[in-house]
Amino acid sequence: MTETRFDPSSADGRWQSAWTQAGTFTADSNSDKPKSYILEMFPYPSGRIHMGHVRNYTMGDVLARYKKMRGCEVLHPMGWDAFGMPAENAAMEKKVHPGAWTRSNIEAMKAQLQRIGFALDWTREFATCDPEYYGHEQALFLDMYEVGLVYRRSSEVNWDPVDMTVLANEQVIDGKGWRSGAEVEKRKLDQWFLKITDFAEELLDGLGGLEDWPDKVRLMQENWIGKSQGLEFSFDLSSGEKLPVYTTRPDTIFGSSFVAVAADHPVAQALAADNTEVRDFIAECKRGGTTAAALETAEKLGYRTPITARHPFTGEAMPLFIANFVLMDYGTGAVMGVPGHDQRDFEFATKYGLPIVRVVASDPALADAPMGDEAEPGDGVIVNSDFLDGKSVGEAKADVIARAEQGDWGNGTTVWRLRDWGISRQRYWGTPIPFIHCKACEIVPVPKDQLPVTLPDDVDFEIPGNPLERHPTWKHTTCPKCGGAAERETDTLDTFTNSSWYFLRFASQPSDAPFDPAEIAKWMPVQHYIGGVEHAILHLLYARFWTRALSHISKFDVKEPFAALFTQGMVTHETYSLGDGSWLSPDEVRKDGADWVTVKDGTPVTSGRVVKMSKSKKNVVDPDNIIAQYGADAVRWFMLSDSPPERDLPWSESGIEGCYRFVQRLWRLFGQYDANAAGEDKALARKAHQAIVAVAEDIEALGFNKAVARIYELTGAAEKAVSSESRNFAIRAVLHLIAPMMPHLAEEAHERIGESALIADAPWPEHDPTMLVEDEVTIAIQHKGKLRDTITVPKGAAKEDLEAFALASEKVQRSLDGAEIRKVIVVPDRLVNIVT
RNA sequence: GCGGGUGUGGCGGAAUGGUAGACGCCGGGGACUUAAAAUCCCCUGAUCCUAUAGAUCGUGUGGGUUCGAGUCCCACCACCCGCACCA
Repeated sequence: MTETRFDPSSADGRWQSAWTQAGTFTADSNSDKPKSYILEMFPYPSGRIHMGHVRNYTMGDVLARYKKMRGCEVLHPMGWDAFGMPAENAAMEKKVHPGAWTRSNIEAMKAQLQRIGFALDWTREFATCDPEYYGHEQALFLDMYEVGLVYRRSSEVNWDPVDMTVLANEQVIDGKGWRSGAEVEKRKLDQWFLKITDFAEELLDGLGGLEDWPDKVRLMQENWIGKSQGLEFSFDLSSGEKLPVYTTRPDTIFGSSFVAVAADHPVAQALAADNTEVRDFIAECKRGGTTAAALETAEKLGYRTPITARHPFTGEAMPLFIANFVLMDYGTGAVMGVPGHDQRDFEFATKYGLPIVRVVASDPALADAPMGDEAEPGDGVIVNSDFLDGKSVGEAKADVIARAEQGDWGNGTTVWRLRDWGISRQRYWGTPIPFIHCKACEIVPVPKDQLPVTLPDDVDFEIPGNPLERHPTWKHTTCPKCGGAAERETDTLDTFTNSSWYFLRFASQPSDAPFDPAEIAKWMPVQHYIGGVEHAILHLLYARFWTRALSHISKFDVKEPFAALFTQGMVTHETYSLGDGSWLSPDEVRKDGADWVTVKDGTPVTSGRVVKMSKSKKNVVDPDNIIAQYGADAVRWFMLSDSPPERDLPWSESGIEGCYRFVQRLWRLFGQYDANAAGEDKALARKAHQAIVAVAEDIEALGFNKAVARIYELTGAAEKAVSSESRNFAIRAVLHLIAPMMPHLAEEAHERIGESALIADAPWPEHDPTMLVEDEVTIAIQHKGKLRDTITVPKGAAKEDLEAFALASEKVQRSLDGAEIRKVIVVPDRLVNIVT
C-alpha cells in the first residue's frame, strides 16, 4: 500500500458499514461472557447533535469498545427522549405536527451519530413517543396506582392565562409566562402525583451505597431530599383552636417569644374573611418577588393578630403573627419563633420589638450574656430553661420530645423537604394518563387490555391550550366499569417519567410487557452511566425512585439503576461580539494578527469569555462540519484530549487541527510496520508494555486525557526507533490502544498490516509483567531539599552506594562547599537528600 | 446565607509527600522545496549572569508540619456550581 494519507471521508463510512453488517455491536444476552452495560443519557431529539453530545457519547463509546476488547459482552444502546415541549413549540411556530417534527429530527440525528462511528446496538433503539413504549409506561403507571403510589389531589399551579396552560416553575420569569409574557396566576387544579415521599428514607439511605457516584451529586440529592428531625406539637390558641407547629429545635422552646403562621395558613385565611387589613397584608405577602435577589433583601413582615398562643411549659400567652417568611408547604405552615437562636426570628423580633431570650450559651456562666446583633444558631449548653438547664442541645431535644409525647401534646417527627412528584401536564406531546372520569364511578383506570391509550394525530395548535382537551372526539369514551358516557383524562405525564425507566427497556424489549425480569437480572445495573451534571437531581432521583418502586412491587430485584455515575464537563468556546453587544459565530470572524475582525468587512471584534456553547451566544461549532473536514476520529480524539473529562473542554480550531495531524502521524507510523523486521529494542518494548497497562488503567478510571498523553509518548518513541521486532510490537500496541478512541483509523491500519478480522473484535493486547520494571533509574540528589544533580544507577542499588555516588558528584561537592553533613536521607530508586 | 468545587507557563493540563511543568496547543529558529502546503529537527516558566556552565525565584495569599510540600494542617482571597426565608 502506498497511501501516504489516511482519508476519513472514504474510510469512516466503509468501516461503519462493516460493523453494521457484521453486527459487531449487537449485544447478545445469551452470551456467557461477563456483561457490561454502558449507557449515556439519551438525547432529546432537538434537531441537531451538538458538541456536548459528541463528548458525552465519545466517552461512553471508548468504555464500551474497551470493555469489549477486555472480553465483556457489552450492551451500549441508544434511543430518544422524544416527548416534550419543543415539539409543541415547533408545531405552533412552524405548523408541523409534533410527531412529524420529532421523527424527522430523530432521523437526522441518528445519521449524525452514525457518522461519528459509535459502537451502538441500534437493534434496541426506540423513542419514548413510540406508542409501544408509552403504552408500557401507562401499564407501569397503573401498577403503581394499584399499590397506592399514584394519587390525585388539588394543587396550586402556575397558570398562564394567555397560553391557557400550566407552566413549570422554570418557565415563570419574574412572575410572567416565558412565552406569553402574561402575569402568571396561581390556580388550584386537580393534579396527579407520584408518591416519591414514600421512598424518601430509602432514596436517602441508598445514596450511601453509591460509592462510584460523584460526592457532589450524592450531596445534592441528599440536600434535595432534605431530611430533618424535630418535634411537631400544637399550641392552644386563645381562639380555642389548636395550632400545630414543627421545630427542629425543641431544645430552645423556652426561648420562644412569638408564634407565626404563613399567609396561606387556614388560621390567617379565617382572619382575613372579615378583616380587610388582614386581607391586604396577605396580598402584600404574595406579591413579594420570587427571584433570588428579592428574597435576599426581603424584609421580614408580620401582622400581629389578636390571638395568643399558650406556651406548653410556661403557660405564657405569646402573640400570634401572620408572617411573610413562613412557608405554607413546609412543616405545618406555622412556627414557634425563637429569636435568640434563629436568624429569621431574630430579625423579625427586632423589627416588632419582641423579647430576645438567650437559652443556649457556650458556657453556663454566660447564661445572662447579652445577645449580639445576630442569632446564635450554634451548639452549646441550655440555660434559662427551667428543667433543661445544664443539658446539651442534644439531650434537651430528646427530653422535650419525650415530655411532649408523654403529655400527649406532641410527637418527635421527621420532616422531608422532598415533595411528592406532580406529574400532570396540560400538554399534548406526552404520555396520556390512562384514566377515565365517570360521573357515576368517578376515577376509573383504563383496563390494561385497552392500552396503549394513544394520542390522536389530528390536532391543531392554532388555539392556545391543551389540544387533547378540545379535540372533538378523543376524550369522549365510555366508562369501563358502568358503561356510561365518560371522559378521558386529558393531562399527559411529565416527560421525566419517560426517562425514569428507559434503561430497563433497553435491557429487554418484550412486546407484551415493559421488560423481562430475567434480562434485567442479566444486564442491570448500568455499569457506567454518563451524562451532564444538570440532571444531578431531577432525572437521577426520578430514575432511582422508579427503579425502587418497581422493585418494591416485585417487578425485579434491582434497587439502584446506575452503579457508577459520571458527570462530564461542557464543551465551551470563546465568544465574539461587536461593539453593539451582538454576538458573532466562530465562522463569522477571523484572526488578524493579534486581533479578531469580521470575515465580512474586517470590523474589529471583541473576543470574550470562554463559555458553554449556546445558540444565544452564537459560539457553537457544528459537529457535522468538523467531521466532514477532519473525519470522525480526529473529533473523537479531541473530545478525549487535554481536559479531564469532568471539566469543561474548550473547543479550539488549532486543537482539532492538532488532532488531525496526529491521525496522519499515526497513519504514517502504522505504514512503517515491517513484517520482516528483526532484532530487539528492549527500551521501546518496555515502553509499549508499560503503556498497555497504563492506558488500560486510565480508561478504567475514565482518565482519558492521561491515556491520550501516554499514547502520544509511545507513538513518539516508536517513531524515533529503528525497525525491529520490538518496534513492530510497539506499533501494534499503539494500534490497539487507539482502537477504542479512533476506531476507523484503527480498522484501516489493522487491515493494512495484513489482519483480516475487525480490530473491534480484537482483544486488548497482553503485557509481560517482567517488562514493566526498569533496570535503571534516575536518582535526584538534593542538598537541603534542593536539586543539585541527578545520577543514573541500576534499579535497586543499595542505600550506601547511593550515598557514595551522591557525595562523589562534583556539583554536590560545590554546593556543600565543605559544610558539615548532619544527615543523609536516602530513598531507594528515588533520591538522596543531604542535610547540612 | 448554607453546601460543594476549582486555583500550576501565553493556553488546556501532568505530577503514590521525593527531579514541578509529562502530553497537547500557541510561539520562535532551522531543514526540505523554485515557492507554498505537508513533514522533520531544535528552542520555548521568570529573573540574574562573567552565558555550552552557574545562581535565584516560581504551583492564588499568609502561616505551619517535614530532611523534603503543588500534594498534609490552619487562616484568608478570588472565581465557578448547586440550594436558598426549609423553622
